[in-house]
Amino acid sequence: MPELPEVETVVRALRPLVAGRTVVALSRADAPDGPKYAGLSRAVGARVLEVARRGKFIVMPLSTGDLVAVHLGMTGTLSPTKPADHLRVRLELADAGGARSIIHFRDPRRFGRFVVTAPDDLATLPTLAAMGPEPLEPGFTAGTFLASLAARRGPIKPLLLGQRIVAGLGNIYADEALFAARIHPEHPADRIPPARVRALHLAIREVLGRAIEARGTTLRDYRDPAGEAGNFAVALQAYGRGGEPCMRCDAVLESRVVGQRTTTFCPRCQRLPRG
DNA sequence: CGGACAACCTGGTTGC
DNA sequence: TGCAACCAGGTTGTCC
Repeated sequence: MPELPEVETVVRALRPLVAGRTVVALSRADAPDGPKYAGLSRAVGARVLEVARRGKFIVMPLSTGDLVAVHLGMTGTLSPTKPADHLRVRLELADAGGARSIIHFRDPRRFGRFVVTAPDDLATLPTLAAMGPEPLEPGFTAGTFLASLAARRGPIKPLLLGQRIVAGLGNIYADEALFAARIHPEHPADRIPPARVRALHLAIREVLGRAIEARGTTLRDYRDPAGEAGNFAVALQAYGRGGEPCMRCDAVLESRVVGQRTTTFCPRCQRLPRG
């Protein structure tokens, strides 16, 4: 599933294909009208200033002041190659010389979004509007992370998935970061010792950084715009390994549902406080 | 406001 | 082999 490292990989591949070009057409294909594909016609005639990422959103500011926001959901892909099925949106571009190209948004499960909107009107994208700090940028410090967690009750993992405290984590990298920091996914956020919070702050950046270097994790569906799979699946130590031995201590990894998500952790390395 | 949780959607896997 | 049940899960919307 596309989380921060996968989206970052897509953005880097897309940038030279899209940035600086003019939108000739932007339209729905096999997709119903609705908020998931809102405002597409607003982009026609505009120049794409840049291709950026905010959390798991791909954000493309336009010369008109509007922005294109794309979320890949769980199965979305962007590619110059025309897909055989599930084509939802077609983005037609022209370069400075007038040469045309097309980016195709394919999304079998339709969890993705492709919208054009004014940057101060993100009512249809509340998660983007309230996005927390980018974990790989200087604004994400151990101090601000500690303060954010101290202000919240409840188990740590759903907070990591919420995008408000830190941007870009999904189920895979949340499990991996908690495993690396040796924190139980249900540990109350405001009761994690500061040294452990600092370990988690480091682990989040470390695992995301390594995953970007590996061009993301492909379990089944994820592909970059060239159709290439990511290489990080072999490096996963917790996610998807329930019932298998812990790579640190050999205990059997446990899977349970936390915050409606399947969660895997080591019951020996990642302990809850008493009570 | 935050937290809890159902809904969205399709393809792959599992179980009988 | 066929087919139904189940599962994956990021975000939004609804409810309290």
